[in-house]
Amino acid sequence: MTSPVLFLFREDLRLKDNPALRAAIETAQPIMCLFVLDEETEGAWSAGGARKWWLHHSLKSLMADIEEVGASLTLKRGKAEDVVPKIVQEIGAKQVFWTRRYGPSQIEADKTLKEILKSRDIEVKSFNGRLLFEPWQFTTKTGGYYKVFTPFWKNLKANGDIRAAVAGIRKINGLPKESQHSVASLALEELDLRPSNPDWSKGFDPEWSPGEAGAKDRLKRFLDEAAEAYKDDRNRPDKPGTSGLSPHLHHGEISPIQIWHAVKERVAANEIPDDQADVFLSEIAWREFSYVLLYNKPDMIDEEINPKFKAFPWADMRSAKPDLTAWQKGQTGYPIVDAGMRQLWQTGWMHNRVRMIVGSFLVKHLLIDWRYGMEWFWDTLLDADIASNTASWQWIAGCGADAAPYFRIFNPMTQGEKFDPNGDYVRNYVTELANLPTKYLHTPWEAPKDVLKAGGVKLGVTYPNPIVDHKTARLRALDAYQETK
DNA sequence: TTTTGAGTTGTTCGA
DNA sequence: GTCGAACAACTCAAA
Repeated sequence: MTSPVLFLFREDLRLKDNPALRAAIETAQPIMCLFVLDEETEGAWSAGGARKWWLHHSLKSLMADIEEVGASLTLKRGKAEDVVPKIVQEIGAKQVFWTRRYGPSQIEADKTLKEILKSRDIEVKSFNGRLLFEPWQFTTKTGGYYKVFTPFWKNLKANGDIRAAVAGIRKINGLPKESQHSVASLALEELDLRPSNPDWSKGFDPEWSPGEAGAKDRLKRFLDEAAEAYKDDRNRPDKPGTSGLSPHLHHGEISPIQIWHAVKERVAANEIPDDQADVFLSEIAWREFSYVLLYNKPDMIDEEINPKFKAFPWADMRSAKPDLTAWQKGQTGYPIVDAGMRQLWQTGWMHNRVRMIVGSFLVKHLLIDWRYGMEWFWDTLLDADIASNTASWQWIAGCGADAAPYFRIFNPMTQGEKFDPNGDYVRNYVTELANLPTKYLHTPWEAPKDVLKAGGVKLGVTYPNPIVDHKTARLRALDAYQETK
């Protein structure tokens, strides 16, 4: 007598090192693999435009991978609490397995679903397949959760026994089609995840390979080519110095466990210096830290962690709207800011150093509420992650846990000259400045008239004048922050 | 309970 | 050009 298991894929779109899937297989029961696109329950926090594009391709890849091991992926759309119990009943499943999620609305939704299923005598088993450790696992000696990164990181390194990756999957005993009764899968196209009218995703294709195989390649490339110089090169948007794993990691095409062990192996083989690897792994730990904050303080998704900032005099959006639009479109007149915002729009991703520069600019130079920045990133980033996105915006705004001191206001000229010294990054994305000499690339308004003319630049026509003066804006921001005292 | 040391990523100014 | 101090206090984590 068999009793099928229903496996729900969500933010764990992979077959390797997937503890929940592994456990489902170990029941030795036939498995039905299901993905439910549930935009209703997640509301404003459902996938933005860029992430939907990724999801489309990631699901396509996952479907092929699942078919290769002898099963299939059923696609549905609707509220999970309606769709899942119905399918459970139709196929006569006795167990449902999934990987845990940690966004406040996700926790709530999963709790509701679990209660519905339990009330019908269906067993639900959930697993950690997204994080190195559960967000409740590391506590301070006084019993609270960590609010400062460094002690958290030290504790993690000293006491964290990182589990081994679980065995890969060679075969899934898929529930035969005839046993799925009336449960028909939607076609991938019917989920309608790709943009049309206009299709703004053209720039994504050459940059990214969504899916488990793409994630594996990306990791290998990083370990082969960039990891050994990570410490310094990670700050250089003009170089391929970062891993670019964030969208893969967000969608669970690779786990932090796999990344951790892969890095450690290379260190053990003397292929990557320990200090370089340590800085990279600390970035993985930052992701964990963000989840610790989110789990313990779920209202951080739209409320300042530091309550003093609730009184901050943000710009009135009735008059600041043009500034926000200029920032979104990469038309602020500050080349490094504009390059970053255009990279985001074109490729669905922005270099981490530049994320800090554009974030600081929005919040401090323009005094625009960090939530507007967060929302824009949510819609445009392929790696938009509720924990990392909100924690990072609060960090740069100064209102977060362990945040940057308020007087730390990035100077877009200095940052550009320091981290894009030859101007390659700016030239790549702000093409109208490409023919300016490097000397004036980050400060075109300082270029002599003949230099501008020779470079084909007409300030205010082909490229905007700065929308705010740096010095004025800096002093204004320092003043505004006085209000939080 | 109190004390102590420390806290991702910066900028500006003046010597 | 280079260097160190100031920028503010405050909260956290551990002893």
